[in-house]
Amino acid sequence: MAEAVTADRAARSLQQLGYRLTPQRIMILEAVLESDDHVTAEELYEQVRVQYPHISFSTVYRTMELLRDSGFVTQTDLGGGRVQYHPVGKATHHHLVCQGCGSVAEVGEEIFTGLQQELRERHNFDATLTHFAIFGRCERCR
Amino acid sequence: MAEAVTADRAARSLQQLGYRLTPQRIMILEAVLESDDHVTAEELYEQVRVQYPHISFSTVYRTMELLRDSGFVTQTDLGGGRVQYHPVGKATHHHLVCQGCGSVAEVGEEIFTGLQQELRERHNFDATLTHFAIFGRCERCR
DNA sequence: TTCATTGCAAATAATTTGCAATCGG
DNA sequence: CCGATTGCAAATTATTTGCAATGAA
Repeated sequence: MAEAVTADRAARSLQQLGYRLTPQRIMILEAVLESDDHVTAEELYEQVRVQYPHISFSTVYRTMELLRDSGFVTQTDLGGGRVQYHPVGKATHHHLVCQGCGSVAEVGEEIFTGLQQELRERHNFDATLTHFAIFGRCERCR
Repeated sequence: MAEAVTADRAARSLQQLGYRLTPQRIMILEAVLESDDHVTAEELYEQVRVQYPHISFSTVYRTMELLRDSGFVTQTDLGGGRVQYHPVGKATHHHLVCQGCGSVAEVGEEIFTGLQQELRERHNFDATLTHFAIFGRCERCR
């Protein structure tokens, strides 16, 4: 029950960091935290626009930059021209993208535990392996 | 000595695939195969422009698409708004990008062997794990 | 000759930025 | 009140595309 960040808590933190709590920021914050998975700027824009049609893309982008720098979301660019935002503290999973048929399968984060351990032990590197896309060929396409 | 693809061999293969061998394609092909590592469209453009100032960006992009589809290069988008091209058959390595100090360390591909095997055995997925960037924190920044 | 390929210029598409108006603290 | 934040419109940047001219086979 105290695992993931709530919108309230995040909002308070932002305020303590010296940022102003505008309605736009709160709505964007709620939208991104509600998403169990990744969202794009466009999805956030559309979602917030339902309650607040006046919202602008610049505000979405600027707010996500702020949330990223404050550590509430991570930002991933897996190609395809759109950046993905992803709330921290939520269950992580990864994508297996087939370069043959384009299918996308999901796998849990335990896939990386071996790699992570090896990086830590042999390279003294503490890897943040959240939300990756792995390219290759699926069963059918091999 | 028969490990990496040479420009001549690749050119011949392209021809056999039914593509025309234009000087532009040959120059771009040589440029990308000469690079031990990744190159961007811009880098290829600049490099070819030295011998052939008339080259256009469209040709670079279209040629790289062709080389990618023919299997001579892989295309990776690690964010930052520029796609990276990378000749196949060259030694692969990966980057450990520290989110604290921005330092970049290199690690060999053997890092992924465990993961690759697991993906193959448990998920029937044949992963192409070439040229990755891994984010996290380096020794000093932890 | 003939059609694939090129170069140019214009089109896309995501993201960023300048600036005047607005509103949270 | 005052400066941080917003919305708009214009700018930026990488990449793509239409089309007429060109050149490889």
